[in-house]
Amino acid sequence: MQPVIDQSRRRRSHNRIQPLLDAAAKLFASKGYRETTMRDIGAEVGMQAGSVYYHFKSKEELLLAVYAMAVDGIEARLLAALEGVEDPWRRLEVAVVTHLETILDRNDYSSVMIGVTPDKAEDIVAELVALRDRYESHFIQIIEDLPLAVRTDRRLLRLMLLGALNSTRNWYREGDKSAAIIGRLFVKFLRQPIAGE
Amino acid sequence: MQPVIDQSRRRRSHNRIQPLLDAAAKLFASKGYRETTMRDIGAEVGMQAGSVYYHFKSKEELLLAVYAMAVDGIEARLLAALEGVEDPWRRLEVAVVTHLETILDRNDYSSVMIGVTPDKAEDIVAELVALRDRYESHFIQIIEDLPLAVRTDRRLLRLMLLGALNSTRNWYREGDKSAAIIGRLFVKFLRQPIAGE
Amino acid sequence: MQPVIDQSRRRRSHNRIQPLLDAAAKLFASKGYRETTMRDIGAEVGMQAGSVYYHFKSKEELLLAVYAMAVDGIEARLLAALEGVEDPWRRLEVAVVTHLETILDRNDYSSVMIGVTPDKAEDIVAELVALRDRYESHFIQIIEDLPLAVRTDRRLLRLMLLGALNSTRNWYREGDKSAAIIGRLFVKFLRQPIAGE
Amino acid sequence: MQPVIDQSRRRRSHNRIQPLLDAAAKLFASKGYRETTMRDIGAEVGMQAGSVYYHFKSKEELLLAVYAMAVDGIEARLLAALEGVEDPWRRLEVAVVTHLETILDRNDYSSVMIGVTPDKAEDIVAELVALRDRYESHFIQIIEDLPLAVRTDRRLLRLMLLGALNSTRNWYREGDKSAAIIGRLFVKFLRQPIAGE
DNA sequence: AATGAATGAGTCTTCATTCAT
DNA sequence: TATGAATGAAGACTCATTCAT
Repeated sequence: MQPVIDQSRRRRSHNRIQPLLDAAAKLFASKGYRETTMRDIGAEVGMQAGSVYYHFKSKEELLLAVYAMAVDGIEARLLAALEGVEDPWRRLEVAVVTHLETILDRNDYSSVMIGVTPDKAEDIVAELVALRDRYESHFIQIIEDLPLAVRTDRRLLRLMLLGALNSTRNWYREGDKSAAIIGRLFVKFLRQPIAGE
Repeated sequence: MQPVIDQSRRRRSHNRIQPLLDAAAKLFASKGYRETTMRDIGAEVGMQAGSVYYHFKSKEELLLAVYAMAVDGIEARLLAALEGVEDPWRRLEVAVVTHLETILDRNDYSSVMIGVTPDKAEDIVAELVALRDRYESHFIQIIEDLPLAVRTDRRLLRLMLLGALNSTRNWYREGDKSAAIIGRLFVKFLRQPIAGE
Repeated sequence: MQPVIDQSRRRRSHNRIQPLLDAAAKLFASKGYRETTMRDIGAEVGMQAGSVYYHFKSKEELLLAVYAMAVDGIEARLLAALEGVEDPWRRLEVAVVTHLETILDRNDYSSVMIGVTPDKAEDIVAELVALRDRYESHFIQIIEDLPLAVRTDRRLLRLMLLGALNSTRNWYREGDKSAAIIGRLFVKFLRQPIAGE
Repeated sequence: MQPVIDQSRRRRSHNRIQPLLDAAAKLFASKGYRETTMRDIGAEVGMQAGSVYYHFKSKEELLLAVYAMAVDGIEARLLAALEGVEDPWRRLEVAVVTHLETILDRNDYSSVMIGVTPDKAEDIVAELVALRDRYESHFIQIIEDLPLAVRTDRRLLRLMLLGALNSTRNWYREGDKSAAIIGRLFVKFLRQPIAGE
C-alpha cells in the first residue's frame, strides 16, 4: 500500500522527474519496453538521452518507477471507487469497471502494467511481479467475499476475469461500447446464465 | 552399418528447416520475438546465425513461417476435435478445451501465436493478423450457433472468453488443474450462474 | 548556388564533423564508396564505427554531405576564377584549368564527385545527380557562349571535354605536366587544328 | 594478341563456361563488380552459386577471364576494322568509331573493361592493367602515325581522346546520335578548328 | 542539471567460399 | 558436374550507458 517511489526526492527535482515518468509511461505503453529507447524518452521531454541518467540510473529503474506509479494509481482509484460499496456483487462490478476504465485510458500509467510483461526486464522481474500482486490481492479479496456456489474455484474465476479484462487492451477501439458497459456485461456474463431458453 | 549412418546424415540435412522452425518456435514463445536473436536460433540447432539465412530470408519470414504452422496446427486440432460434435454448447466446450490444451502445451507452436503480438514484426503484421483471424473465425461461428438470450453481445462474449483463455499462458504452472478441467470450468462459469443461493 | 551544408551547425560541434567529412572524402575518393567501411572512416579520426552515427545518421548521408561540400567547393573556385574574365575562349580555358586543378588535388573533396558514381548510393542518387548537374550547368553556359561554327553539337562538345577532364584522375601521376598546362592543351587541341601540314 | 583463356579447356566444358562468362560480363557491366554476387551469376545461368566454383576458382578469376575476353574481342574488332585502311586520320576515325560502337553495345564484354576499375580486384590489378594496356597500345600506334604539328603531346592527346570515348558510357542514352556519328564528330572536333569565324 | 560526444557490445544481414555427396 | 548446406568474417546500424564539462 505504501508508494514505492520516494515522494520527497521526486519533489526536489523540479518537475523533471514527473515529465520523464509520463514520457516513459506513454512510450512503454504504446511501443513496448524494448521498443522504446532512452533517446525516445529524452526527446519526449526535450532532453538528451544521457541526461535521463541523472534522474534514473537505468532504463529498468525507470520502468520500475513507472510500474510502481501505475500500481499506486490504479490501486488508489480502485480503493476510492470501492469506498462505501458494501454489496459483494456490487463491489465486484465496481472493481471491474474501475479497472477497465483505468487500463483503457491510454494516458494512464496502468497501461504499462498491463502491456509490459515483467520478464522483459530481467533484473527487476521480482519487484514488478510483487507490485502487480499487491494490486491483484484486492481482487482476491473481492472475489473471496462473493457468495458463490460451494466449491467454486475462486482463483480460477479471478484469473479468468482478470485475463479477460486485461486483454481488452488488445482489441478495444474507438467506437466500442464504453468501458463501464463492457465491465458490467462481463460481470453479468458470469453472474447470470447467458443461455437462452 | 555405414548405410545407417549415411541415412541419418542424409535425413538430417534434408530436414534442416523443421528443426529450425522448432527452435524458432520455442525461442519466440519463451523469450519473445524481439528478445530472440538469430544467433540463439542458430545455436539451438547447432549452426551459425548466418546459416539460418540459407533457409529463411529474414527473421520476419521465419516468424511468419512459425506463425503459419502454429495456426495450421491449432486449427487442425480444433477441427478434428469438433468433428461429429453437434450440440452447440458441447461444441463450445470442445473448442475451449482443445484451444487450452494446445496453447498450454509449451512444445506446441501455437504458443507463438499467443505470445507474440503481431506488431513486433512491422512488415508482416497484416499476414500475422490474417492468420490469427482465420483461426478465431471458428470461434465466431461456434458462438454464433449458441442458443443465447436475446441481444447477447456475442462478440464481447467471444473476446472475453478468448482473452481469458489466452491469458492462461501467463499464470498456468505445473500442478494446476488440467487444461481440460480449466476449459470446462470456464464454460461452466459462463453457462450457469456461479452465484450461490 | 547556396551551400547545402549548414555552416553554423557544423561549427558548433567542435570540429568533429569536419574531420569526419575529411576522412570520408579521402576514403571515398581513394577506395570508393562501397569499399569504404564505417569502421575505416571512424578509425581515420580515432573513433568507433558506431560513434560516427552520432554525427551522420547513415553512410549515405555522409556521402551526400561530402558530395555537397565537394560541389560547393569546386563551384566556388570556378566562379571565383571566372570572375572578371570576359573572353569566351578565355572563360573556357579558365574553367577547364580550374576544374582540373581542383580534381587533381587529391586532398580536395571534389575527387569524390568525380570518383563516386551516384548509383552506388541508391537512396540518394537523385540528390547526387542534382548536385552534379548544378555544377555542370556552368560548363553548359560557358560552351554556349563560345563562338563556334554553325551547327556544332555543343552538348557533345561539353560531354567530350568533361569526359576527358574527369578521366585524368585515372592516369595522372606525380611528374606529369601540371594541371594548368594540361588544361590549356586540352582547350588548344579543340580550338586549333592539331593537324600538322 | 593471343587469347588469355585456353580455348580447348573451354570447349571441353560443354558450353558451361561460356554462359557463365556471358552472365558475369553482363552483370559486372550493368551492376558493377562488387555489386554482383556469385549467386547472381549462378542464377543467370541456372546454377547454384557454389557450382560456379567448379569452373572458376574465385570471383576474381572470373573477372579476369571476362576482362580478357573483353580485350580479345574489342581488339579483334579493332584490328579487323583497321584492315586495309591506310590513311592515318582515317585509321584514327575507324579506331574511334569501332571502339565506341563496341563499348556502347551493352551486350558486349568490353563494357566490363570500361566499367570496372581494375583496383576493385586487388589481387589481379596487374593483370587487368596489362590487358588494358595491350589494347590501348594500338591507339598509341595510331596516334603515333598521325601527321601532327611538331611537339604535339601525343600521349596527352590519346589520353584525352580515350577519356572522352570511355566516358560516353556514362551519359549515352537511347535516342542519342549513333556511336559512329559521335565518333566521327569527336575526331572532327580535334582535327578541324571548332571555332567559328 | 543537463549536454555532447563517444563507447562497445550486440543486432540483422550479406556473401565469397568450402565441401561432402 | 553440380547441388545443398553451411561457414565465418565482415558490414551497416542501434542503443543503453558513461563521462568530462
